[in-house]
Amino acid sequence: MEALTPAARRVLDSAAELFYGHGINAVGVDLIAKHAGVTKKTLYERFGSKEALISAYLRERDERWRAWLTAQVDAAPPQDRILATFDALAAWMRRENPRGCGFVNAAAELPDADHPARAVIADQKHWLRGYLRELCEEAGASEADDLADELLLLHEGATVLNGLSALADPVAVSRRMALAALERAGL
Amino acid sequence: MEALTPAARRVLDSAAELFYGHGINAVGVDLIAKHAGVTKKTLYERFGSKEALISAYLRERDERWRAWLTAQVDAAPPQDRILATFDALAAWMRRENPRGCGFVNAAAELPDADHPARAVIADQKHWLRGYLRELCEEAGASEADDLADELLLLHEGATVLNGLSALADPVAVSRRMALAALERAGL
DNA sequence: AGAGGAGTAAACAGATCGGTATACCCGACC
DNA sequence: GGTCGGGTATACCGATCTGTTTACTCCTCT
Repeated sequence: MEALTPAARRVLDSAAELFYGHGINAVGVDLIAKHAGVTKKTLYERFGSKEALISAYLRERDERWRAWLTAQVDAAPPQDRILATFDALAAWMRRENPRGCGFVNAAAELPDADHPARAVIADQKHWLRGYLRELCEEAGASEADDLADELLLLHEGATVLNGLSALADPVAVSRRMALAALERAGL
Repeated sequence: MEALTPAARRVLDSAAELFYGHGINAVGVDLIAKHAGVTKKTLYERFGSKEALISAYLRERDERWRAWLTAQVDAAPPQDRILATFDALAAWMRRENPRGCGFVNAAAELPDADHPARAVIADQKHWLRGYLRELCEEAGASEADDLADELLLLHEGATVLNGLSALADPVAVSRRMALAALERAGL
């Protein structure tokens, strides 16, 4: 991660807060610049375009999530690592996800498959699936691929429902289904 | 459903196609009017505001989904009705959901909790959960509430992943997990 | 002492936003 | 044979959109 200038740092923080909180298309660069205490000139010098700023926002959100998830999993006892991903998700959502998955929300606003941010979104989901697969293999699952698919679906379901207040505690539901899936897989 | 004038019908159809395909905030009323072969005056006379048009779009999408789901479930043999909801979802998504759940996407773009369309979105999720709960009760589940939570989460997970092409066949994954959940509930 | 990077302030461009206004047309009903 | 609902066409409103430009200041590193 190439170090950002102080102004660029504030721009990216403001973009993250505003994009996630109000939606990408609902937030203009004028507002971001004003919120960051920066002129548009500085914003464009540092990031080049709104498109690139969106990508940077998603990339950094992904980095934060990965760091949080792996740290929580690493801190869990070996036999609990898979379930620990759901505890990590619950804690993350309490702090950072009142409006659902930032990547799913971004995808909803960026229908163009060629938009550079779409690659960041796809990356996020593929990384998570790969990570879950690794954890399944380490746990000795015989069908790690299938189990990883199931765990990913539980993660996504819980994340999206968390933003819709349709269920009281979606992560608890997904965690208990994950436990059942692990038992079914003989773990 | 109060009958729409022909022009209003075209407006609503155009709005549905454009809102779902490109995102709500990315589509202006000028574009909708042009796509429908209608002037903005007509659009505003029939719907009053973009806000109301968004609500009407979501309401009709919800109606179509409910009609489709209940018809498919009714056509299934009694012991297969719960799993039939996943088959109905699979068929629906093949035709109508290449970009994920229209309601989740709309929620991503409408952060304001007071927006009238938010009530339509909440309605859609609550109705589905209630419907799944009914099916669970009819099937004789002892813990219909918990089972309905799990099935709803599987539905949402499959729907959102379907729009992200992170898994090859998310509905198949959720259907197989639903089957496991039913077995675990003794059904 | 001087150069260059990082920043501010403010105006501008062309397009589009949601929404309104004026003026006209046509076919069905009474 | 008018009246009126539903519709068309076109122009306009102020605001906001992404992005650019010009002119200037401050700080740090050599």
